[in-house]
Amino acid sequence: MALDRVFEALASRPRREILAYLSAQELTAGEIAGRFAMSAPAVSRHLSILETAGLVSSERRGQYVYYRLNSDNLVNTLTGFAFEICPHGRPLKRESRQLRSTKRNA
Amino acid sequence: MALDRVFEALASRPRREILAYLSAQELTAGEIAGRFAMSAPAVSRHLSILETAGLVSSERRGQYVYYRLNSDNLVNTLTGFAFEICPHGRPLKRESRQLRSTKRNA
DNA sequence: TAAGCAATTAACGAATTAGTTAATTATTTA
DNA sequence: TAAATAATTAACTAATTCGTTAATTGCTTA
Repeated sequence: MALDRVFEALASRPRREILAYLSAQELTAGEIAGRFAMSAPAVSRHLSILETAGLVSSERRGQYVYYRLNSDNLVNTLTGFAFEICPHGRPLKRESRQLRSTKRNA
Repeated sequence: MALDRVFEALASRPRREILAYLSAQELTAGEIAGRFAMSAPAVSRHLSILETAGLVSSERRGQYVYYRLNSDNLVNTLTGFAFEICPHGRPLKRESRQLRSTKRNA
């Protein structure tokens, strides 16, 4: 099930940090690894888990492998799940209104 | 960190199923356990993890312990995280618009 | 082609998770 | 008070996760 892999992927602080890094720009595996204390192979495993979950995509360009965030999938999965669990949630609607009001900040 | 506990709690299919059960109505620990193949102590541990994460609340009434969903916390945490990672996400805004259009279904 | 850098895969060990059954605590009621 | 039911905690085991270092693969360039 896709949800299983997404939530498993998100259940790790370093993996969530990787997503945050990638939200600003695409980065190579090495650039990502450079931001963590752990070894490059460990980061590579985290990237693989994120990619299997569909949260990031990778593309090799020459010697480097670039990673970028699949923000559509992340957002759709999380809001879809929240809505499934709480279809009548007032908080979600409040949040939605806030989001609507922040029209063009990107 | 609160996020850690929330995402760890959500990284388990039985725990997500418990949340779905509780989205419809509050239930006793025994009623919840009755819907799973696993033992009551195992379900009790899952409930404890969900409660520590702030996703459910419990209240003892006589012999029984009733559990209910903290939908505010679930929804706010997930949408807050999604927005933090993807502040410019079009998908979230689309979802928000959909939610706004489903005015009073609860 | 050989050397060098980037990245992943392989092999392994420590720590955590998820389940089990047995024991304990809390409450009700005969 | 004693027995019965609901729920949790304790103690334990099997399986998984997360990190390490070593080896391998892919690409570039001297």
